[in-house]
Amino acid sequence: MTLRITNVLTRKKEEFKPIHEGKVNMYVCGPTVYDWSHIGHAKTYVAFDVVVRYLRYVGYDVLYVQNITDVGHLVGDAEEGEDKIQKKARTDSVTPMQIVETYTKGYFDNMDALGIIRPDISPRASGHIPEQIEMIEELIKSEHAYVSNGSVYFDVTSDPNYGQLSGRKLEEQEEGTRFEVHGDKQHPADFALWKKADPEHLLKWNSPWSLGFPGWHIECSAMANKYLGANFDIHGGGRDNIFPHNECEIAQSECANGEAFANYWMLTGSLTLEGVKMSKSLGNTLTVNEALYERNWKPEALRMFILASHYGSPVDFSEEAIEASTKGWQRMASAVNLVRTQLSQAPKGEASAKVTGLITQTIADFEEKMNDDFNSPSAIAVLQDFTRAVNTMLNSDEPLSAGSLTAIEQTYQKLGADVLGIIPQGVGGSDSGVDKMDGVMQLIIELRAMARANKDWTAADKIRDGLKELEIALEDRSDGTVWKNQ
RNA sequence: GGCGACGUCGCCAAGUGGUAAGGCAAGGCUCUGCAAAAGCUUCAUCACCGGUUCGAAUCCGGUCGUCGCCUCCA
Repeated sequence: MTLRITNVLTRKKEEFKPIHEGKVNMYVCGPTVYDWSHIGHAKTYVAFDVVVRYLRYVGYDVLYVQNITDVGHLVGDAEEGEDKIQKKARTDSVTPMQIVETYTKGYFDNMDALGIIRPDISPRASGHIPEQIEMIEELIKSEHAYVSNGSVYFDVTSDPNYGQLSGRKLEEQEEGTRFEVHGDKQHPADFALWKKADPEHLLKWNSPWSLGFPGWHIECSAMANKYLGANFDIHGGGRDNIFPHNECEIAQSECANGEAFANYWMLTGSLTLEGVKMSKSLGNTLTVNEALYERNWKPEALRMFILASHYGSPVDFSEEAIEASTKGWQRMASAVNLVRTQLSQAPKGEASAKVTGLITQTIADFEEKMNDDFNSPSAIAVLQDFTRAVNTMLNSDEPLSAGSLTAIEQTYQKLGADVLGIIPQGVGGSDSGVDKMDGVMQLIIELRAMARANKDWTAADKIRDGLKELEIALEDRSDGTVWKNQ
């Protein structure tokens, strides 16, 4: 069973063959930290989180690099316009580096909250100015770039492969109405490697050409090269950056390094909000903070929603869709909760053949789906089927042995928690203070059981209703009462 | 105008040649002090038209529609 990946570079689904046996070097374009992360970021980074988790699950040693863009880039590619970070700094009456610091922290906090495992290296663009300058010098020396008025531009006509990723041919682009030759450029499609700074520009560095700042694309080329080498396995990012950013990255890297850049390109589909892509100008952004702390959607449910579509497909975010995902997630999470609760009083014994068989089949199906270009929607469907079977056994008359319950719990842990990150730890469906909380709950459940034994329904219902207001649900089963966070 | 995706049940969404996964919603049933949860069960021929094929949601051509990118954006 081999892993297959849809390679945007070749437009084909290909068998994945790493450059070095057992090792995967991977780069994913990170965020520009000038504002709060929104759920579009969440979609992309949850998707790649699962890619990395699965690669590790099947045994690869993954080195995952994701940049932080903290160098001001112009709002437009043209000469005019203000850099986004500087603009935000001005609006908020703080310095650019404060903006960068605030939103870098915010980004990591948000991604942590979503259960995303941090990249192994999160290089900052501002910390790699020398590397970028070095690469630009190499491009000038090899005549792929030219200096013009203190700025440096990449000469797209010097790269016959320019357009290989996005499928945009230079000749066709020239006919486009929105393409104009600009100021210092020799060709309209040439892009900046280094820009000379205006006097009022705050984020600027010394270079051989001017006091200025690097172009938008060069940081990824320079940092990927530094940490992963010229040629590496996987490059990921959002589909919306395929042109010009990714295209330019390839051009710069391959011309500077003299060898192929990334072997596999994986691009995620964009997330839209009520059918429209989120953008500041339309005011239809939904931040991760709002989703998590104002709407109170569970991180696992958000991940479930994101993973319910294939990573390469666009996704439309709606209230209805997230509610549906949450319900679906709850059924699975409740089953895990019940398994963990029953584990404490389960009869001793090995896992039954029925359970072992079910688990073997589930794991095989799950891996088959994930091996097919990380098909998380189908993998989730496998877990849903597993959950139905588990619930049936949990509700049957013969209690499951400790061995069976442990095996089931471990399966959820391996597939649902380790790979997909949608199964919470501990009893009760919460991650923190679970032991003490469970002790308290057991006591309350016991007291209520006494009330029920006396047919004191008033007391029993008061306990249940009161807990419900605290968002704790009690479920009376024939074999006892189970609690869980809602 | 160019480049690229896509159009599958009320909603979300898998499926890329062999006769339609899964989730949500809805109806029926079981269990139950009540409730909740869970289980069982019912529910689509794949935008439209034409073609290739023994056979197509899946391939080809056309039509209509939606979205992304071509200026910063995951």
